[in-house]
Amino acid sequence: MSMDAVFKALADPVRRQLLDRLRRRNGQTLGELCRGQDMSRQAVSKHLLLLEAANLVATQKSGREKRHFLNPVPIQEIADRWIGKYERPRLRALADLKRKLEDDGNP
Amino acid sequence: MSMDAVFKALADPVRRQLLDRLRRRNGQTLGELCRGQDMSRQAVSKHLLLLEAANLVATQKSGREKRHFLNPVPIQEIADRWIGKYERPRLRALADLKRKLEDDGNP
DNA sequence: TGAAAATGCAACCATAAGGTTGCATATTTC
DNA sequence: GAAATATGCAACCTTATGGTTGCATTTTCA
Repeated sequence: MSMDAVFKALADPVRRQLLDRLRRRNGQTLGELCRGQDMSRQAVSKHLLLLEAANLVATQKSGREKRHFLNPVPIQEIADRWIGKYERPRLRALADLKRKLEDDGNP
Repeated sequence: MSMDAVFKALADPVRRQLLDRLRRRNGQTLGELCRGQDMSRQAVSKHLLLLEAANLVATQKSGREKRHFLNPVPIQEIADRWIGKYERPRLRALADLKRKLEDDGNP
């Protein structure tokens, strides 16, 4: 699984908002997700395709509609595998940072 | 604080790698961070400037050198404020997803 | 059946992003 | 003081990204 695709997908505020909307109500169609979004349907559709490619959204066609379902697993994996790495050095890095910034006054 | 700048900064694999290297050894200079990076010094410098703008890296000039220090706080805040939101709907979304995918066999 | 609705496809455009190069500016060091 | 080192600045280039538009396709429903 491509972690990079997930990070790239999360980089855009429109896509993060789409995930938020799916989090609030799962299974929305493209049309529904377009409402309130100040851009063309095609633009929204492209964003959703990127989210699909990153495996953050799964879709299912139902008749002429396409339903979108949130897949929170990749986000959780980022939290576990990547952000977790930064928990340990947090205190140490903060101490370093504080010391360096205090040294700014007397270089 | 601009959450968007942080997401954008994390979107590039080079920048994530730079953060990793600072996590392993904090306070490295630009020159050090350039070693092993297959691109020009200017390219690396630009990436570091972006990380600075996102407040993920703090710098301090020491003589003719520029030292870079990791600031893990924004990453932690993303974990807390943003990724946390996806923990709750995780089980529910997974159940939805499973059900939908199983329905795929008989549409 | 035929119009309306929901989506897909593809070309196109403007801007942003990532990278390079050349030169300028400090700071050591000999 | 002159050469070497470490970095900064700015112009430039290529490609990726985000967006639009027009038209095709599929499904629904009167």
